[in-house]
This record gives sequence, structure tokens and C-alpha cells, in this order.
Amino acid sequence: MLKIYNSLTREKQEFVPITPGRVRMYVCGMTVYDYCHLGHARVLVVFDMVQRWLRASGLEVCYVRNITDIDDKIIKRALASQESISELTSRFIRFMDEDAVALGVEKPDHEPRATEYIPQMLELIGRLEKNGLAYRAAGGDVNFSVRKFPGYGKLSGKSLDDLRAGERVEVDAGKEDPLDFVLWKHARQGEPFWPSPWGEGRPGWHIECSAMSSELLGTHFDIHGGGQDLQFPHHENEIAQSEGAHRGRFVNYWMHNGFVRVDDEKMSKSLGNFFTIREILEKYDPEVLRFFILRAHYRSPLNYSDRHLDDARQALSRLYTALKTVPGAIVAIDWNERHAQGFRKAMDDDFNTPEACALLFDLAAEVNRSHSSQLASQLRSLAGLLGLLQRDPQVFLQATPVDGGEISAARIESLLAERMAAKQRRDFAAADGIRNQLRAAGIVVEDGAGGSTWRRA
RNA sequence: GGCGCGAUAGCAAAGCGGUUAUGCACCGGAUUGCAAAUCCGUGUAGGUGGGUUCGACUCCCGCUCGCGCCUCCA
Repeated sequence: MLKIYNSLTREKQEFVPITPGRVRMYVCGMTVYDYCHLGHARVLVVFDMVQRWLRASGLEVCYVRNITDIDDKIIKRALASQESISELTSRFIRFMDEDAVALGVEKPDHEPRATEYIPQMLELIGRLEKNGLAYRAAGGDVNFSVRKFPGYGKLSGKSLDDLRAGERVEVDAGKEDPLDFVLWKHARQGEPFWPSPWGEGRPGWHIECSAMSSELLGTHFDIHGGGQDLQFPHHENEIAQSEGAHRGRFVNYWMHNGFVRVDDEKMSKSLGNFFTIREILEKYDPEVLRFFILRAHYRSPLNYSDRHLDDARQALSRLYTALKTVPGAIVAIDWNERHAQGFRKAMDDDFNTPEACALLFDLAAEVNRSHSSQLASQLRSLAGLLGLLQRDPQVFLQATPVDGGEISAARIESLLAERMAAKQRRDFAAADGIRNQLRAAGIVVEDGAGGSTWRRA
């Protein structure tokens, strides 16, 4: 039985879908004005893992991850780079797709773009106005009135008065309450706009997700996810909008993944301490990055450093080494087997991937001991539920670095042949010389019963 | 200032009121021409002060330190 930590109730709860056997899940995706960084990688991988486990549990999943393709920063960037907004956003959507594919992230069932849902947003704003929750401000914006929505703050655990006390930000003059947020921004010079009953303008950020989720998943759905930093105000505002407009429950389970940190500080655009996914992939295999993310629990902070990725690479190599020795097929998992049972128990406990990974290592040790191809297949198939270990072990272990490496595979093979000849005439000095030469070039030679193999250190 | 999260061995990271987490690194042994890989084994933990308990890393309270949100952010 699956349990999920619900940010709304602050406890692990048994997961009961609204419609038996079916899950509707929405995750806040990217605002596409720049390359994805490691924080984005974490959201992509974490909710991909969630989605995979829900399906593996026999549930039919409808997974929606949106794309914000209109927003202040996008407009600013497009201006700066002298290109149209759609040129800019489609470029970065393409980069995002490439990153996601590299990380083994499966396509969501829907990837709605905000600009394609303007009518739904207008409809929603209209409902909010009719329900007395939205008002036209002096400057021409339409704002949401937080004081009129009872329960504002229930997700983030904040009270309006505490928030007001902590207010340190310049307040827009048109707001009745400093915490009111904009639903529709009136058109400004040189910015894109759409017609609306409230005049030409463009949507506020928060209304986008409310509109896209209700259009694709209905007004009440099972899981809503995103990064921890979206809990307030973004998700709080989504609740206010969606429940305020439809007068009913919005989301049953809220899931928030922890931050990626650098030197114990949050990695973020505003702090400027971020690493892009493609930067990391210049040095590390994408599967290493995926494994690095999944070997920590999704709610814990994840500290990034080269050292930790090196560590993850070594660990993943251990799993692939077991499969190199005893090839495993991708098969139906034997859920009665001990490791599979532990794996399921871990995953059912709020997606405890570190525990699930530990089971994979136990299983790998068992494979090494027993040389059982059944267990190797079990290992490969279980890991597949996390999107890991699906490649040919040799391909992983011998993968050529982006910089090309110091030595080509062909050169390695020819040196190994030379070394084999030296070994056969028992000229160990020559054989060891070649091995040392390879070692210096980052290649580890391993002699086995069936000859020598190599891998990158 | 308000609200919240965390502190586990050299590093990373989980579960668990009493019995080996796991990975990397390290040490001893087996194996190997020597290595590597693998196997076997040892060692290194639970911020701090109290409390509850037969027994606490695990529950409760205080303290210290770290982090996050309160503003765009995954």
C-alpha cells in the first residue's frame, strides 16, 4: 500500500486515488528562458520516478507537466537577444527536451504551454470575479483578493497576518492587500498581449497552472508536485484560484521535492550558483546524474559537488559490473523474491529510493556470488523501474567521455592484443608495462577467465 | 521578526525502541604471474544537555549549529 507525504497535511498518508485505479498528476515544469539547471533536473527525475512507480503499481496514470512560455523574464530575454518570444521559448523547450531524454525522463502524457490556454485562464478569472474574489485594480490589472478566500495559507502554514508582518517587498499601488496577486496584467508598451474582458493584457503566472490543470485533469485531481520553493506563494495561490473559482476541493496530495544545494546553499538562478544540466553532462554520464538524484530521498536536500558525482559513478559501476559478469534480461519482475519485496516496500513508503537502491546493491552482491541469471534479470528489471541499468554494461563502463578521452577504443583493443601476446610468452614485464600505460590513460584492465576486458576508471 | 526543516561514521545516505542498512574510501584475507574485478572479514556512527523506558541513533523537552520559505525561483 502506497504512502505519500502530503505537504498539505504534513504527514505520510495512504494514497487513495479519486477514481479507483487511475491517477491524475500535475507537476509545475519549467519557465523556458534559459538552460535547465540541476534543480530542474531533480524535478524532472523525481516526478518521472513517481510516475513510473505509480504505473508499476498497476495504476493508470495521466501525468501533466506544464511549460511556462510567457512571463516577465521571457519577455526580457527575448528583447535582449533580439528574437521573438516564440523563437526563444521553442529553442529552450528543445534544449529541455534534450536534457530530459538524456536523463531517461519519460515524456509526460501532456505538456501544455501556457500561451495555448489563454481562453481557459480568462474563463477562470471570470469565475473568480463573479465569485467576488477578483477585482480590477486602479492600474488596470486584475488581482486576486487573498483576504476573501478563507483558508489562504493552509498549504504553506502561513497566516495572512504573519505574512503581512513580514512584508518587506515594495507593494504595487493598485493592490487592496499587499499579498494580493495579479491574475491578469494589463498590456504594456512593447509586450505581447491578448484581448480580454478586462482589456488587453497577459496572464499572471499563478493562473496559468490553475487553468492548465483543470482543463487537462479536471477541477479535482490526485497529485500536484513541484519544487519546494513553489509551495509559497505559487501553490498556495493555485489553491486559492482553483478552489475559489470552482468552489470545491482542488488537489488531494501535494508533493514537494527538496532543493539542490551547492556548498550548503540553495542552487538558484537568483543566487547565480547554478550548474546547468548540460554542463554536468560534459563531465558525467547522464545515468550517473540520474542515479545521483535518486540515491537521495526526494524530500531531502541534495548537495552537489564533483566529488559526490564521482562517488555516484563508482557506485553505479558496481551495479553494471555485476551485470557485465552475469548478463540480465529485462523480464517480468518476480515480486515474491526477497529483494523485490524490499524494493516495493521501500518505494511504497513515500518513494524511498535510497532504500530501494540499497536493495539493488544487495541484489548485485547476490548476483556476484551466485552467478544466477535469474537474479541478474531481476536486478536489471527492478532498476528499470527507476530508469537505471537499462544499457549494455560494457557501453556504460567503456563510455567515451565528451572530451574524447586520452585514448581511443581501437587503440585500447590493439594494446590489449599486444599485452595478451606478451602474457602468452610469459613476458610479464611487457604485459605490465602496457597495463600501466593504459592505466595512465584512465583505462583499467581486468583479466578474466575468458580474456581481458577494460573499462574507464 | 513569523513559519518550517534538518543534525547519522573519512565522505554520501536510509531504516529502525533491543538483532549487518547501502555505496564510495580505508584495513586484513581469499583469488590473481602481479593487478583489477569479485568474494569473505574487521574497524570507524548518530550535535549537545536532560527526560521517558528493562533498554534510545530511534520517543519527549531544552540548548547549539545549519538550511529553507515569508520576493521571481524546481
